[in-house]
Amino acid sequence: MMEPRYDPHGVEERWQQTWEEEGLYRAGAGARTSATYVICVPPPNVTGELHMGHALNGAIQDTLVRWHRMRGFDTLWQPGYDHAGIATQNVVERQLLAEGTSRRELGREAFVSRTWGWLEQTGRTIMGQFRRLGCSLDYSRERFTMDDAYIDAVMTFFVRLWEQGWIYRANRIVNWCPYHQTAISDLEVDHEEVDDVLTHARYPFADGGGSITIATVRPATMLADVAVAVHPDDPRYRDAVGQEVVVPVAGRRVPVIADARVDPAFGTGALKVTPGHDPLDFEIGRDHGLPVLTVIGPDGRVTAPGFEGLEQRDVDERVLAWLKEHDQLEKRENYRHAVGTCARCHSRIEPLVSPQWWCRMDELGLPAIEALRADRVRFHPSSQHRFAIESLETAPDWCVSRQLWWGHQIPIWTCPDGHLTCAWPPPAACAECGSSELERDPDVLDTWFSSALWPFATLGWPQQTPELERYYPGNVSVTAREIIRLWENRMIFAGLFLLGDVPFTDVIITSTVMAVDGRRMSKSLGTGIDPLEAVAKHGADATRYGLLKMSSQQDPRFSWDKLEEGQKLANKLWNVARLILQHRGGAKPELAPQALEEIWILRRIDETRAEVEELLPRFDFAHLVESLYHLVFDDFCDWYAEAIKPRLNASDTAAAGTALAALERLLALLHPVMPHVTEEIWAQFHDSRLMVSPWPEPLAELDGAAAAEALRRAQDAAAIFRRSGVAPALEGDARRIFAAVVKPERVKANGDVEAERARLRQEVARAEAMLANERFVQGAPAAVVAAERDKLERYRRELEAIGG
RNA sequence: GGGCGCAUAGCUCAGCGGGAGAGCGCUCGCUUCACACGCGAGAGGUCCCUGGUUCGAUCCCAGGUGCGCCCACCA
Repeated sequence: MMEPRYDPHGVEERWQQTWEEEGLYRAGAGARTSATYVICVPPPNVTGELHMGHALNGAIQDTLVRWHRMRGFDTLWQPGYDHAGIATQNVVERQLLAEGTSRRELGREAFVSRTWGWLEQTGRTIMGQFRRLGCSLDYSRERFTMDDAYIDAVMTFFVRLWEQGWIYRANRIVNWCPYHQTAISDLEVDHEEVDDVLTHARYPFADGGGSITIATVRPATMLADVAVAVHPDDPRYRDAVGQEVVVPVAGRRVPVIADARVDPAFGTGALKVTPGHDPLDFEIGRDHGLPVLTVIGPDGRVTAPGFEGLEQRDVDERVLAWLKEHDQLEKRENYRHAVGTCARCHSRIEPLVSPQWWCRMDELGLPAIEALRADRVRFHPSSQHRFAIESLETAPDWCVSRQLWWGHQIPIWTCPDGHLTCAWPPPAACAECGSSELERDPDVLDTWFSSALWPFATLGWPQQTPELERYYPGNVSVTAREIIRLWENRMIFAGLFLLGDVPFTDVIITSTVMAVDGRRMSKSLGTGIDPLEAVAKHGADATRYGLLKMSSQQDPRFSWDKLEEGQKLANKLWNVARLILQHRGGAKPELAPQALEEIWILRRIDETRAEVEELLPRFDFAHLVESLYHLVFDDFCDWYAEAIKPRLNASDTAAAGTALAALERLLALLHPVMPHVTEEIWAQFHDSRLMVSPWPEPLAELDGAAAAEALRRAQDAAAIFRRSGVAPALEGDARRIFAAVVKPERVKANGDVEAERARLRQEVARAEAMLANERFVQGAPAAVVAAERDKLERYRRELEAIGG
């Protein structure tokens, strides 16, 4: 009935289907208490596919969820998708480009409709991939951030913020993506190193001779210069401050000003001030009351008179030619620096001044800062906790508007008189003058604005649903480092603002799984590994095991070895179960250990149970799987199974019954990590499902001292036998177990008695020397000294046993 | 530029004040009646460097070197 080699293929898919059909993935399945355990999956982009980060994330969450389900909690693991504003729009826009059209040609309504249509066909595939990992999400509760009910939540959030007076519109310099033609937040900007050229240009003084030399990588922006700034303490320019210089090409007279934000060490120490096209210059200009000139349009092309419609680099050339002609070009030098690019399309970011909607962060963030300081939410590892607090403390106001078409349109309407009405559902008339001619703001919200509501909008908020009552607040959020400020912090302050409570108590920041060579996993680099490929090779259980084993390191390299280790563990488990089940006869699982090795293994399993209960709340998954691995291989298979084999072969029903009981507990411990193989074995001798079986209770008092001593003697003897070829003299159970496990008559140890005696003599001498050292005996902790005495005794005894 | 972290066996990594460990790889021997995805035996290490604290340091502290990640408006 059971093959000698465990093949996860087919088995895993079968259980995934069975579990879901039997409703065991549903929230509350198997619950035996009213206590809840809730995790919301970080909603993947609706266009997304499973990558290694998702797989690790899923393995962690599922391990926690399955463990709590077995412990009787009412668990909810909430699945769903994010509409992912700019990311999704980007994909559809590229399709249109390939078809020779564009979203503008299509028009907004048709574009949005097309995006929906495309999603129906090809979107939302990733939950199917989570299924293949065995993730026990409640797939019947899938939510999407653009569901009608979810839209209500998003609009309500915005209106509440508006009512607080925290939403305002301001004309500021923002990161502008010329490809998508929208503002994006600082957090959506990547920095990429590029080779550039730094141009040094002379700006002559308007009165009298001389000039100031500035340095720039963007000569075209000279057309929008409104000042030259120097550091107030810079002796080189003390006399220049207050004078005027003439901007090249433009011929404009602009002041030389002093500002401490200028770095005297960079370039020439003199900065051309271009408030319209540089964030720092914008601030300096604002503080000095300078005008904002704009010479670049939303499409990235130049708009300055005489240069309309030209590419910036063409204007750069013209400006350079002008400088050369007028002998104002001092030099050009190669310069490597980081420039901002759009995280989606990698276009170079254009800092542009544009009207955007902002959300004030000062008051909104405060309760979240307090909650984190009071550890009402804890980030793991703790270094990330400090980072989260700092991020909230220094959070600038949140630019919530985007000039996109795919997303949640902002609920603000304008009447012909320019009054603003912010309301949801859509108002019939202007709140101020009653006009019914309302025009809705065309902008949509930042995609993270809706993500911030995920832990409760998925439960029906703003409606007071039973689910919301029952499952909010939740417990854990599992996510990647780079998303702390974008998402985790925002869920926390949104939850506190709207529901008065934090959405979860713990945030696990997972490590980033790197490629085998240590580089980042990336599709474009070809370094990515598809988790489904790993599952196809080694199975979902092994993939989960391997990922958890890697999870402790900060940036682990993906390692196929660890997956193979997991696969071997599954196979080992399968085979030792086969051994026990083959000899079970009519035995039923019965927890009535008699032989010392039975008491010993049950205690070892129970020790590991306690260890699991200590490690999982600390989210230490790597040590968890390591501990399980050694329990199975070293203790259960190498010692216990070998020790009872003679009795199993003799059809000893009591031995078989105890073995079944021990196997049950072992399977339960492994189930959260390796659900499929454990469920498959469980089904060989149960009608129930392991998945919803109770987590093992601590074992009642078993006098394990004699068992532990016998096993230790047998194990020590085995080590000596392997090294020396001489089996030390043993008595009673220790002797029996040693004989069953080590089989001296069969194993030809190629050891060397003399070498082993020498080794033991050396150990004895070392221990004796330490115990003779008064400073050690007095200075070291008593337990350490006692341990040393024990060792000395043991080495002496072992030495004697092999005739030393 | 700021923050966080890492340097231990050929590889990937545990350990972190008192005997240097695991998995894989390698060598040798076993198709032994659960498992060759196995069993047994072995080789392989100035625990990055320099100081300090300590009876004792791979482990704690300081400095150095080399990496990695996150964040950041040096034109």
